[in-house]
Amino acid sequence: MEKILDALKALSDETRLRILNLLYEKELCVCDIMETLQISQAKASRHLIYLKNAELVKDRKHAQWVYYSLAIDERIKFIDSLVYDNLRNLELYQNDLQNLNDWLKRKTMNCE
Amino acid sequence: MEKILDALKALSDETRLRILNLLYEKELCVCDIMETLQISQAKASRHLIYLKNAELVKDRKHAQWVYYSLAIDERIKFIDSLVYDNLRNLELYQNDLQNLNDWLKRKTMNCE
DNA sequence: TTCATATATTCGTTTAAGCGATTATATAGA
DNA sequence: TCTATATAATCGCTTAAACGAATATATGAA
Repeated sequence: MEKILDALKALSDETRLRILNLLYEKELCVCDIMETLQISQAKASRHLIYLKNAELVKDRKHAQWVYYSLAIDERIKFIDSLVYDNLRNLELYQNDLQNLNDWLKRKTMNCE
Repeated sequence: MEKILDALKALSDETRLRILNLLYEKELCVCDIMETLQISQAKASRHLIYLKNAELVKDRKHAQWVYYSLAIDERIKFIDSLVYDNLRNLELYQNDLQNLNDWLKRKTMNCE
């Protein structure tokens, strides 16, 4: 019911902010996130579920993978500002995006 | 150092959101806040100090009162959107503003 | 100096949430 | 069917933070 409060609680953890920053780029599976952020599988999964419960992200199963993507609606548009105007000015989040691209490139190469 | 994370942690509590909503109207002393929100003095003080440590508000002593006001800088502008576009659409926060005005009116009357 | 008021701090308790390590489940492919 | 991979869930532990109640501090006024 107190949707905004749930959203704000979900935003009050650095790992979840880093995950959201990645999902602002594109839909990703759990393993993309653990590889990019270099965190454990359990940690990635736990935080993604927390974000899902807060209705900030949604998931979609395909084969053995679970893909997560943003589920940000009108009511929480301030998160756009948080990500674009604040987080992405910080080195940590910039590096995460770089690492994401590197990882996705490596991943694609292995499939050719 | 991780200023944004501190700000977000400060925003992840309903009482502090209600206090911020009031401070978006004007500078207030602790007793204005406890009267308006009908919370204990200790609770009001504690949460104001939390907001101050997160650098979202600043304080100013005058006689026996401590006045708190916003200290929102450019970097955390997304909070403006949170308050104006989100919180203030919710009945709870609208009622708080009404109660604030009622309280300030009563307070002024007693001084005439 | 004494008292009342405003605010902050401390204490003890409770709850939420983070973590690593481990285990369970589901799916794909051999 | 058997095995490997991807993901989720559980366990035990630790820490942060919320609360009410009580106490301490500071200021102004009598």
